[in-house]
Order: sequence, then structure tokens, then C-alpha cells
Amino acid sequence: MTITIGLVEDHLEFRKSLEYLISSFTDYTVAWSYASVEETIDNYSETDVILLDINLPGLSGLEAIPLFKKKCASQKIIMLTILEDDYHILEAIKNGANGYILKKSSPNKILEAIQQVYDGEAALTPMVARQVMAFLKPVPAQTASPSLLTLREREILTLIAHGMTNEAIAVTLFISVQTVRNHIKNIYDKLQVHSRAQVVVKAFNDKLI
Amino acid sequence: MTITIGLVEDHLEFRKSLEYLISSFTDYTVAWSYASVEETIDNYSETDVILLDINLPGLSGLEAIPLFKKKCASQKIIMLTILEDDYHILEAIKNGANGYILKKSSPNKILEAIQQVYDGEAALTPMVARQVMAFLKPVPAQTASPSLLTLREREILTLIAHGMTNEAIAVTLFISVQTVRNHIKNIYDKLQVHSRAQVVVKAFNDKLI
DNA sequence: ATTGCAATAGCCCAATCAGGTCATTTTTCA
DNA sequence: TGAAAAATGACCTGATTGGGCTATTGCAAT
Repeated sequence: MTITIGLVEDHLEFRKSLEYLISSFTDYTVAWSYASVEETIDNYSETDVILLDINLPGLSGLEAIPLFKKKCASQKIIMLTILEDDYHILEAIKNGANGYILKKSSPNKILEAIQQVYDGEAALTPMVARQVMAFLKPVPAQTASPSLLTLREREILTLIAHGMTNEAIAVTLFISVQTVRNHIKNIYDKLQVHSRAQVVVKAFNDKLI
Repeated sequence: MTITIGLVEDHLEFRKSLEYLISSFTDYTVAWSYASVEETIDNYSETDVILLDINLPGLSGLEAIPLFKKKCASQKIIMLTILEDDYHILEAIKNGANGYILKKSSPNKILEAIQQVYDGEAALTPMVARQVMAFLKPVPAQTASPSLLTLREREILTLIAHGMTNEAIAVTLFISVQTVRNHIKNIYDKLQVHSRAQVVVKAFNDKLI
């Protein structure tokens, strides 16, 4: 059972060396390789993974992601690019890329990324991971609104708003369901509501979430 | 120049095997290792990287992150845990962790993560990367578009999001509770949720309200 | 030292909800 | 006109929630 790979890369030399690299392993096969998105779409067939450059003549790799996903919803795509600014990284992720690795990665890392994405996981080079994490980290939070909820209560409120049941919340926070219940009762009292649906509405309206 | 490492891990056996693993490389040194956050804080000294468990007696690893960062703002921290739900992952990142890897990772991957974080990059195991990326990816706007809900369903969705019970909705719309139930079941199917709390969240996120 | 609050945990009971299956009527539209 | 979709209604069962209690622990401030 070999993993099939599609390549979209306009730099001929790099593309050839990728093909050479991949073909040197019996577990991996290059199903096709093209120099542009347009060309690829015309001749597209599903592969286990597509390695997709971003900076391409015509349509960019970012614009190509939804096109491939439309052709085949489960198509796995790894961005393989020199671009490591957070704009391109985030756009790729938002568009549904399954991995984002840099061309300067070692051949080994590229193969590893393919394997990971093939396995249903995701592949980010450490540099990209750092930027993604920096993006998720909020600016030092200031509590302008002195909430009447305690820390724990707000924590639980967040989990409720994620649609979790009391049981799930208990497991997540390592406390008993009874305790979760009690916190929720207190939240209801303070916010003057009587159901989780209401509490979610209030959380959104009061921007507690 | 060796990389110094601190360990916070309550499972003695696992901690010892980590120490053994790390010490077997001349480039890495275990500067200290403790079984709890409290113990660590009392005896803290800066290391290049801290490997930090989450589920610990007393203070959790998540709560420990800001404490370490306060002691030393540049302290690098890698979460090393069995927990792979997005709540813990995102909380860790929000709190400022520099890496998040799973205990089931191979020794090789753990060492690699240490090196990456030491180099000022970040380390996410592929499974964690997948969840982080999923979090950044907006809900497919066309899949969850209001148009897949019928008029009546959207009407009922709105009332749910106002915190009404099925009974109240039935009275409001002059229909039976059974019918309300049926509509809600269809809404759940279409939006792929399983509770009113979730449906309210979805309604807000998809700007249906 | 005592008071107060937060967090933890338990019990009971009734109300509500979620999921499954089925059936009838009306509307839409190809 | 006939098929498909939408809206209506029902039954049953088990899971979950909401509300009313009590109680212990730890911490912080008075």
C-alpha cells in the first residue's frame, strides 16, 4: 500500500528533486505533478496528499485549496512554501490546509509531514507552529468588567458554551459532576437564568466569551 | 554547551524514565525534577526548557505556566501530557506554553521538541497541530448556512436562542410540543449538534441571530 | 478568632430534553 | 398531476438537567 502524492510547484528544478526524493521510497508514489493550479485542476485526480506551493503563476496555492477540496472533500493538502509570515500561514489554515511546511525543511521532515497528514494528523514545522501559537495567545487580558462570576464559574461557563454536558465538564476539570452542578446553579442565580441555552445567550451578549 | 531541563511530573516511574532518557545524551542535562508544581516553585531555578505535566496533585500544569513565566519571563515550557482535548491544548497555548506534546510520543520526538523549543521555535505533535488548526479554521460557511434550515426551523432556532423551552416555543407558535421536538431534531441533524446549548453557540457563530 | 467566600461533594425529586419510530396533511415544484 | 419536501402530531425510553437541601475544606480579610 503506497501513499500517492500530487505536486503543484512551478520551480521545475525543485519539483524534479521532490519527485526524485519521493520516488526513492517504495512507500511513496508521485501520481502527478504540475507547474500551476490551472493545469492541475484540469487534470486533477485524487491523491493521498498534495504538496502545494503558494507563490505560483496565475492562481495562488491558497486559492487552490478550496478548489481541490471541492473536487474531493477529503483531499489532504500540505502547503510547501518559502513563505513563513503569519498572513500566509493563517490563510492556509483557514482555507483548510492540513499541513504547512517550509521548503528549507529537510527531505526527512517533508516525508514525515506527508506521513502525518496521511494518518489524519497535521504537520506544522516548528517555526510555523510558533507563529500559530503566538496568534492564539491573547494579549495580556485585562478584566475591565469586574465580573460577578468567580474564575471557576467563568471557566465552567466557557465549557457550557462549547456545548459540553456536566459530565464532560467534570471530566475536563477533574472535579465531580456534583460540583459542576453547584457551580452552574450559582451561575444561574447570578445571571438570573434557568437553562444552559439562556446562559450561553447571556455569555455571548455580555461578551463573556 | 548542554541544554538544561526541568521536569514536573507526578508519575514517579515515568519521571525516572524521562530522566534516564535525557541523561543518556551528553547534550541534555536534567537540572531538577519534582512531582508537583508547589514543590517546583519553592525550589525553582531557570532551565532552558521545562517539561510540564498537566494533571498534577494540587496546582495543575496549566496554572503553573504563568507562575514560571513570572519567575522568569523567558522560561520555555513544553506541556508533556496524556490530555489531547482541545480545551487543555488551547488553555496551555493561551497561558504561554511553547510546546505541547503527548506522553505517547517517541523518546526521539520528545528530544526533538526540546531542541525545537530551545531554538526559539515551537513543538506540537501532529495530533495537537491538527486540533489547533481545526480551531483556527472557521466553520464552513456554506455547510452551516441558514439556507439548509427551513423557515420554520430557523424560527424555532431563534426561540431556542432566546432561552425558551419546548413548551414555551409551542405556545408561542401555536403548535404542539411534539412538533417543536421534531423540528429541533431536524435542526440537530442538519447542524450536527446534540443539545440546545450547542445549537445556540452555532447560531451565534454563524450569525444566524 | 471569626466571619465570609470559593471550591469541593453529596442526596433527592421533578422537569426537561434527546433519540428513535411512525403517520397525516399541506405546500411546492418539476 | 404526482413526487418530494415541509410542517404537523404522537408514543416511548432513557439521559440530562434544574432546584432544593446540607456539608467540609481552605483561604483571606476583619
